[in-house]
Amino acid sequence: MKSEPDVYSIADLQRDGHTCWDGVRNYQARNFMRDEMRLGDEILFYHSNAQPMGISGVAKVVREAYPDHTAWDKKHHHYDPKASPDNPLWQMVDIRLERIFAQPLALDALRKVPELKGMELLRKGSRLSVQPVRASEFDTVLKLACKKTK
DNA sequence: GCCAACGTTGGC
DNA sequence: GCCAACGTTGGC
Repeated sequence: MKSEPDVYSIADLQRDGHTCWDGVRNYQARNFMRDEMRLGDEILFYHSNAQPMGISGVAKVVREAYPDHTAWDKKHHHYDPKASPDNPLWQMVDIRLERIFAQPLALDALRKVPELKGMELLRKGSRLSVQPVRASEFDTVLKLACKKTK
């Protein structure tokens, strides 16, 4: 899952403990949350438009997809006139912080890792804010995070 | 700030 | 259903 730290950072998640991932307004990203994310699934938390850009930690799904009520809140930044309580349109999951990496794994460093060659995050033009990660990629990322701490 | 790579919208 | 115009994302 991607987030701009100016908007919501992993430090914010640490402060809050858990949060609802509202504001996703892309169908593909919504579908991944709705159809693929299950209770207990682990999430890589990515900082975009940041210094440094990269994976900053791990979170966990603590509630499966349910309607994103901010979609029909006129005052909300992510308001969508097509959404309503009867037709929620957009969904969100709740996540909880698991750990923050001692050193974030920078995007340019990740690009140099052969095992991550096929990772969606590293694909040119990849813009999905919620995207799948292969188990092997997840393991590789965790190993890199471990190595960096030493 | 630039711009490539998207996704969405709406006229036809 | 096509596609041009437009808006957004996000690395650089």
